[in-house]
Amino acid sequence: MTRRDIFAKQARVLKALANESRLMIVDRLNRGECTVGELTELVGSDASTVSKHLALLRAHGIVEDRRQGNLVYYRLLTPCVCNFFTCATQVLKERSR
Amino acid sequence: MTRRDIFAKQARVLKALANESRLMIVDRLNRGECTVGELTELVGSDASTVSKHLALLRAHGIVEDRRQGNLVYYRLLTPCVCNFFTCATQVLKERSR
DNA sequence: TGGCGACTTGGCCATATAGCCAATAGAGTG
DNA sequence: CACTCTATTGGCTATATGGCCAAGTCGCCA
Repeated sequence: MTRRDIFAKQARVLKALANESRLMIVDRLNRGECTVGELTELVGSDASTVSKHLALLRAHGIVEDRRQGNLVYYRLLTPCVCNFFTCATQVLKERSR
Repeated sequence: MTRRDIFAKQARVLKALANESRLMIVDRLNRGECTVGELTELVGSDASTVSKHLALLRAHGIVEDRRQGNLVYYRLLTPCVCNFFTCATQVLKERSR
């Protein structure tokens, strides 16, 4: 695996997070698991859209789901992604100087 | 500024980093400032493409440039973005489990 | 001032993304 | 089984992205 491949993979992970709706989802999940329904209401997009966001996060190993009855619960698998919030904030601060 | 606005802004920062070429650039700059020429060679894309990547990073307050003679040097303004590498790696590890 | 090297900007094209609506799938319940 | 509720998948469209080529800008030095 070349150095370049690693950057490509890391870029895909970042891309998976680089979306307003998905950040909202991650932020919510960081405070505990919850259902797709709750996330849908939070995000305010169509349920299908939210479902696709979740599928994408799952495909990247960022979240995990479990079905209980007819509800599906999602939870954060790699909480370290929340460091991104801190850094993104730092960058925003820097820009406004 | 609503909570949602903040997520939108943070998403834009992440997006600015979510690209293989730009990650290569950031990684290189993390080891010290350098010229556009060197970055162009490193990335292996057209000079114009690299220039646009740099403009984007600059617009987001991630890098800064200074001209010296007819060379332009770029340097990292917010080194914390390099934490992303660590976390992205963690996510990749998680996915491969 | 004319030319050259180093970057940047404008224009264009192919692909990827995020959204919605409609249709489908799964689990529980009458 | 029929029906409902929850979530996912398929299909479509509009917009954004990243790449290259060509043209323009900026500083230096004949």
